[in-house]
Order: sequence, then structure tokens, then C-alpha cells
Amino acid sequence: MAHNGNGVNGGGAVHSSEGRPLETSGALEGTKALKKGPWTAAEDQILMEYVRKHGEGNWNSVQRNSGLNRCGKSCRLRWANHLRPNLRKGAFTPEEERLILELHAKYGNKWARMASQLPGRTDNEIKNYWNTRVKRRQRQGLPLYPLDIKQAQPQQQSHSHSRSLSYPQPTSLTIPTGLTQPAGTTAMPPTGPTFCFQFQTSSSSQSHEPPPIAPTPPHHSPLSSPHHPKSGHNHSLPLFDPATASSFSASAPSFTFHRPTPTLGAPLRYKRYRDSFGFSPPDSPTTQRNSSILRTSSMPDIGSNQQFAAGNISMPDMASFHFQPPWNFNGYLPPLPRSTSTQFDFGDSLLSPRTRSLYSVNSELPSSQVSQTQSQSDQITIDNKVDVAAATPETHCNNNGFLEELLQEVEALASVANTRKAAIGQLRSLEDKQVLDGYGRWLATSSTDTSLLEVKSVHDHGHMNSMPEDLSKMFSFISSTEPVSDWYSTDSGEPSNGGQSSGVTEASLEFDMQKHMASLFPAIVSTDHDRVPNNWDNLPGIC
DNA sequence: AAGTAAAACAACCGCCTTATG
DNA sequence: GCATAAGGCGGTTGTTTTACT
Repeated sequence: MAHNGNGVNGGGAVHSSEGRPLETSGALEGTKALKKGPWTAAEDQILMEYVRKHGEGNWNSVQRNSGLNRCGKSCRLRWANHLRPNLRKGAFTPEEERLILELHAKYGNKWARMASQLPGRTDNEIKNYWNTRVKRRQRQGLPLYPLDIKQAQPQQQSHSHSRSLSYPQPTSLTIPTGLTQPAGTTAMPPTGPTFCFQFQTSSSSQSHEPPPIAPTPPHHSPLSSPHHPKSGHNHSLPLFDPATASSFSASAPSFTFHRPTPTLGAPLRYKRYRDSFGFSPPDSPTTQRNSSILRTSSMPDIGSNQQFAAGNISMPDMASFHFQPPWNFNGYLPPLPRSTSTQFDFGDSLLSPRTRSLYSVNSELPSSQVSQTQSQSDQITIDNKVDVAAATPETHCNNNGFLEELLQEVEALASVANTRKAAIGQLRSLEDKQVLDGYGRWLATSSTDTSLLEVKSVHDHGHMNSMPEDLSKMFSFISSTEPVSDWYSTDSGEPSNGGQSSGVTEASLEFDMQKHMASLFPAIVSTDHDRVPNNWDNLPGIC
């Protein structure tokens, strides 16, 4: 690609290399028009340098203080989608694709939420992938979802971003036995720790004829995206694909759909903690992710791997995520040897052919072809295993077992609550022992690492990692004295999706879950904890 | 080899929530 | 309580690359 001949701060009309006029933000006359369009390597360098010095956040100050003639939002987007260190580039693996399908079936077009469960992936990537998939599947006349991926009704939307949700349309899904549906309400499958769907017989699955379902709200199918304005087309496109229903057995009348492991490290907003330097506190997700994810081969991080090994992220098998930054803050790119890691190397298998070009040190090249190439072809090694076990249907429909699990998890939660307090205090006390390394990351002292591990170990033993999100949220809701949300913010360290462009706040998640649980188990929403077990008797028959 | 469609990617826009004064 | 700024999210559009004919 030809490069943009304009410098970063080049005044006057800004044009892309293709001659496409780059719009400006319409700044007032006399003020410098903000540049738009593709980023150059030089701009990237400036932005990275700025983040190195000042940390993430305060994006609008980038333009003021760094000379980068970009608006704050643009800077943030660039950083989040391309420059932040723990990005995982390249094509989606089959496991990731599978996970995306499941997540979309579960959440709808909540890209940020989905991204929070796909380490190193951005919401933009997922969104682009999905849109492309929708187009392709529609054109091919294939259903959007494999048959073995059942769409759970997306959780009720939180107070935020409810304006433009495109809900998937549940099809081939029957209301579980005994689950009565009030007239006019949504047919909502149980979304507790496990789902158990009743399926129609094989005949219906083969015929693509959706079984009768309870009335659904007039939400939009994902097929009704702007890419597919013809609504009529939607009806002809089944959502589930029997042909790819590898794990679905028509003979099995039902299965249990386990919820994916909750994302303990959902990005949180830490505005309130941002200090004058723009840094988040050392125990914030931002800093923890920086210290645990961004690791060069020469700077091994004990904490990160052990955190991963402890299964303290949503995708434990992403444990050996190694990253070598595709840039050098000193302004040059040193020769970076291919990883000698014994872990799975992506090699070329996941690389888009377009990214295989050699890196050219041309600061004016649209930088998308720089960092991407470097990071993909040379640096990233990753244990290419994504836990999709959560999506594997099981023929397990045992309410008693479910309740036992639930009780055990509640007990476990209670037992570690006290330990958590002490651990948090320990962490806080160690904040001032942390230092910054050359990359502007917080480097934890060895003692801090140890304490972190202790916390994580505690949580791990407390089965927090396996605690269904619904349960933890519900517990938080019931027992307001010790919000579970703190666990997320403190415990997770945000290793799985550090710096995600998206920030699914714990508040929104909790709100979602509270609403969700309230809708599912209204009897539980009570302060009389002792009565909760009895209320389980009022649960609808899940299976 | 050229043309075209599809896919992949990047970036922007508008709206919203949250934080802050 | 209100206004404003900052940040986040989802939708959309435009460009480039790839695959196919």
C-alpha cells in the first residue's frame, strides 16, 4: 500500500495515500483540524510513546500533549484495536469461531461482552467476523448457527446500550417442561448455571422447520443487520445448521448447556482511580494486565503464567499466551527472532496472507501493515486451545445435582469471603512497592506476585473460577454485604482480556444478572435467606 | 491477465453512561 | 441536580486484499 504522504502533524488538507480526502472533525477555523483516516507508523509510535509515559486513558490529552493530531476517541480506538500489547491477531481459530457462535447465541450483538471472553480479541474483530459470517451464511442459504449451538435468549439488556440490540431469534427451542410462560412474555430458557433444552424430534431438526415457540418479542434477528435489509430473507434462513451439528444427536431429546466459565476479568472502568499521570492503580485491571500479559521472552513473568495456570481467567487454556511487543519504544524495531517456544506456534496457519509482507520501516506507511505483520509472523505464540467444553452438550439433567452444586458453591463463596478481605488488604499495602519498567508497565515485586498468587489460589480453591456467573451475581444480589463484584475487580487481574477495547462493566453485568435472576427466580429475591432453599421448590422444571 | 465478487480489515459516527466540578 | 467532558459500545461505511471466473 502506498503510504500517506502527510506527516502526522501535516497541516492543510489531509489525504490518504489513495487520494481519498480524509475528513476532518470540522474543527473551528484556526484550530488544527484533526486528522482522520488510516494511521501511520509514526502516529502509532507517538501514541505508543504517550501510553508508555502516561498510561491508558486520558485520550483527549494525547492530542494536547503529544502533538498527535488525532481525537481522543480515535487514539483510544487505535490503541485498543491495534497497539495494545496483548492483542491476538490473525484469523480466528475454529475454537474461537465456535466460541463466538456460542457467545452470540447467548448475548446477541454484544461485541464487547463477547470480546471479554476471547482473550486478545477486540470487539471490532468479532463484530467484523460476525458480519462477514452473516453475509456468507445468508448468501449460502445456510443457517447462522450450527444446530448444536442453541440460542439462549440473550439476557435482558442492562440499562446501557439497549437502543440497538439485535437479538437472535430463538428457534428450534421449546420451553422446558414445566416452565410456564406468562402470556405475552418472552420465551426465555433457563439461564442459570446450566441450561437444559428440550428438542423436537429429529424430523423437525432435519426439516429446518422451526418448532412452535412461545411468543417472542419483536427483537431483531442478527440477520436483520443492515447488511440484510430484506427482512423476508431472514425467514428463509434457518438459524441452526443440522449439517454442522456435530455434537448434536437427534436421538437425544435434551441436553444440558453449560454456561461458559464466567469472565472474572471483565474490563472495569477505573476512572475514579486515575491519577494525575493517567495511571491506574497497580491493582487495577489496567495495570495488572500490563504486568501480566505483556511479557517479552526476556522478561518472564512468574505471576502471569501462574495466574493462568491457576485457571484464573475465563479461558484457562489460553494459559501460555506469550507476547512480544511488535514495537520498540526507542523508535526502531529490533530483529525479533521467531519464538523458540515449544508451545504451539501459529506459524502461517492463522495469518491472513495479506499480513505476510515484510515489515518496512517506513513511518508513513499506514501502520496497520506494520505492527500486524510483526506481531503475527514473529511474535505471538499461543497455546492454541480454547476451552469449548462449556459448549459441549451433555446429557445431564439432574436438578438435585444442580442444587447441590449450587449450595456447595455458595458455601465456598462464603468461606473465602473473609480470606479475600485480607488478601485485598495485602495487595493494597503492596501497591507502593511496585515500580514501572521501561514499558510503562507496573512491575510487581516478587512479594506482590506472591500475594497475588495467594489470592488467586484462594479463589481457585474456593471454586470461584468455576462458579457460574449467574450464581455469583445472584449471591451478590442476595447477600449485599459482600458484593461479589469485588472479587472480579480484585481477583481477576484482568489477564484474559487486558486492555480490551470494550469495557463491560461489572455494574452492567451485575445489573443484567440481577434482572435476569429476578425474572427467573422471583421468589429468591428476598432478604430471607433461610427460605431460599425452599424457593427452589418453586423453580420451574428445568428438565 | 483482467474483471468481479467476496472477505477482511480499519476507522468513524452517533448515542449512551459515567465521572466530575 | 445540572452541565460537561471523557470514555465506551454498537452500527456503519470505506478501502484493500483475496479468491474466483
